[in-house]
Amino acid sequence: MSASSNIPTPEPAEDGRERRSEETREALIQAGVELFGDYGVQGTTSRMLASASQTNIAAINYHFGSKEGLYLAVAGWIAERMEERLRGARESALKILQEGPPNAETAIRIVSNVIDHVAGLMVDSDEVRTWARIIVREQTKPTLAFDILYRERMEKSQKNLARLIGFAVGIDPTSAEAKIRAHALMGQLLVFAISRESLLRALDTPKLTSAHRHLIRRILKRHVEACLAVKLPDAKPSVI
Amino acid sequence: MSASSNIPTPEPAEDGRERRSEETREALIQAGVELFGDYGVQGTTSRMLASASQTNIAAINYHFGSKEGLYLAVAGWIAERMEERLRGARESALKILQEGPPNAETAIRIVSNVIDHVAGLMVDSDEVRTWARIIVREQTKPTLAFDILYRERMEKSQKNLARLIGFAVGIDPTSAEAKIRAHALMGQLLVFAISRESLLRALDTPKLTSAHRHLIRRILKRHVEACLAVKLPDAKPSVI
DNA sequence: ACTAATAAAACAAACGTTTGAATTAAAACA
DNA sequence: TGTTTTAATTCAAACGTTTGTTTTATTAGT
Repeated sequence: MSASSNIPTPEPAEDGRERRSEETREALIQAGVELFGDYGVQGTTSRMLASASQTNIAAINYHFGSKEGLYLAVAGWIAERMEERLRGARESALKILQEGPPNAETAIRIVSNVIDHVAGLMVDSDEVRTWARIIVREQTKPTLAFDILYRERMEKSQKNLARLIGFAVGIDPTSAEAKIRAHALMGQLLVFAISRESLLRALDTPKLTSAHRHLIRRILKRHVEACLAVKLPDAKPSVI
Repeated sequence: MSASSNIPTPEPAEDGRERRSEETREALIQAGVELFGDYGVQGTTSRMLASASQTNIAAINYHFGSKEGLYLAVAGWIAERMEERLRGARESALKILQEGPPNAETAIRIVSNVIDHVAGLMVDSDEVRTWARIIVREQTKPTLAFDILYRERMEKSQKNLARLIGFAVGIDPTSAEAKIRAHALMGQLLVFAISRESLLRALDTPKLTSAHRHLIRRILKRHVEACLAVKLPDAKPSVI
């Protein structure tokens, strides 16, 4: 498309070296998302990455400096894709908020919708659950990648959710209570992404049916709404 | 103490070889609990295990056959200790159940107590959170150790909780709904053990204060009670 | 032709495991 | 009881393999 132009076109490069190079990087990152999530950084070997991405061992160091460098790139890639996946729910929620502070009823409805959207990702999307493996590894033992994931994505999500919960429950969105409540509610969703194997064994099924998934989302929705209706008794309304 | 006796005493061995051998095994398992949780099986080297346990590299293979063998022994050890930690709460709950099926109010009180007990472990006990790292690793990518952890401990806990939830909500304890609800409620607790770093950053504190821990448990207690009060509307009361 | 990118081969370092000698508590014997 | 024999355990050294990375050569777009 840009062949007739004589400008250097450092950006897209429809075909040629730059294109091929970008394809290699993308293939390595894709392999990294899968393998790092399954086997961890140390458990994933350079040869596994090269084989899965159908590239050469040397490509890892050529494009990312080191295996660790590829891992950090994978973390950044996941942060970006999470951003995309959550954008819709976040923007529609923020749009309502811009019309002024919502009443409790409206706030609960927004939270319920946002949570249901996230629940859908955790329950239905194999891709998101693959990302979740890496995120959970970083949660239990943070490395440099945790900073990337936290600062680029999780911090904002956490703050937005705490803000909504503040409106819904009628408490300070920056209070410890709002933050802890947000944490607890997210846990109720996360467990369906990370403890999938326990759930499958409990339900005695090799994989979730669509009926299962539907039931999970119904339960989560009602649980979250019930939690948001809870008001903590007077004593220490927002400790620390 | 048993020196004057001439029976072989193959069991206790107050002092001597058997004692020393047992100490070595215990030291290796302790090192394994810490290191496997932090770095995973592949990420933990034989030399790290030998150094942390103040033993020799060869001791791993001598006592457990291989590094993998030690890992499985660690999984079994964790399952046993979890059993001990949960015994009190479980027995007091089962005692009440033996007096006949409880009414919903009683069942909710029992669940609330059990959950609060578990929440205490997740929030307060550094030891339990260390175990949780290994358990979570197995959840995201099950290995042979998952079978040990699941069959020896998690399956029973899951069934007991689902049973209680059945009484509390008034549904079949073996239904998918009861199992999924148990899963969701446990997730609300688990997240405080595994996503500790996110929580600390959100609360902007290097470590949880006792006020934080108290608040977390109050919130979880109220959340769980609120969730148990939820009844799913008619359609598909116990699908699958 | 030049150069960015890929591929193959080679590297030292670190890996899990094995070996064999040094210990040392217990059993056997005197 | 005192001594020797036996066997379980510990330890240092070494094993062959695999690791992440680097080097060198080849390919292919500009």
